[in-house]
Amino acid sequence: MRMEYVEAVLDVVALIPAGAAVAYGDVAEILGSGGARQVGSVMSQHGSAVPWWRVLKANGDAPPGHEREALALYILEETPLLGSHAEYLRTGEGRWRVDLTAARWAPNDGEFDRIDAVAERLERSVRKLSAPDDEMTV
DNA sequence: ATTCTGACTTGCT
DNA sequence: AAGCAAGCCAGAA
Repeated sequence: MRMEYVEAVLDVVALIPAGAAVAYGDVAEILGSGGARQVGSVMSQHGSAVPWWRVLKANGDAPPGHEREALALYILEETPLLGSHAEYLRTGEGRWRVDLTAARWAPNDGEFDRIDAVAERLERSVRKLSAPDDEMTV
């Protein structure tokens, strides 16, 4: 994974406000580069310093392997939840997920500008590295 | 070039 | 609601 991509992903995630959340695929779409799996890979390897719990699966399931910790944070941030999260916290039983329909981050103007800046920076760094030897030529 | 592996998604039982 | 199959994108072997 290119460093610029990793940084772009982390920069975007850092912008997500408490109580809100987005899917892996949303981040990829915002950046206009890569896919959900790439974003997941970045979060897996470099996500510890940013609000990683605010990036999750498209159906609202928390990041695999961190359900417990993520749930505590969702409750703390009052992120909209569905299912038996209270029971899950007590007994470890029960299924739950983030109500992504209600929680999905809707960037305001200021946030949008910063997202845009990150996406543009990434886009430029990608172009810069593609000029010389181009495959597919011939 | 081919194959395998993922903090992924979507569509279909 | 829960599994499964396929599609998807990139890096690694």
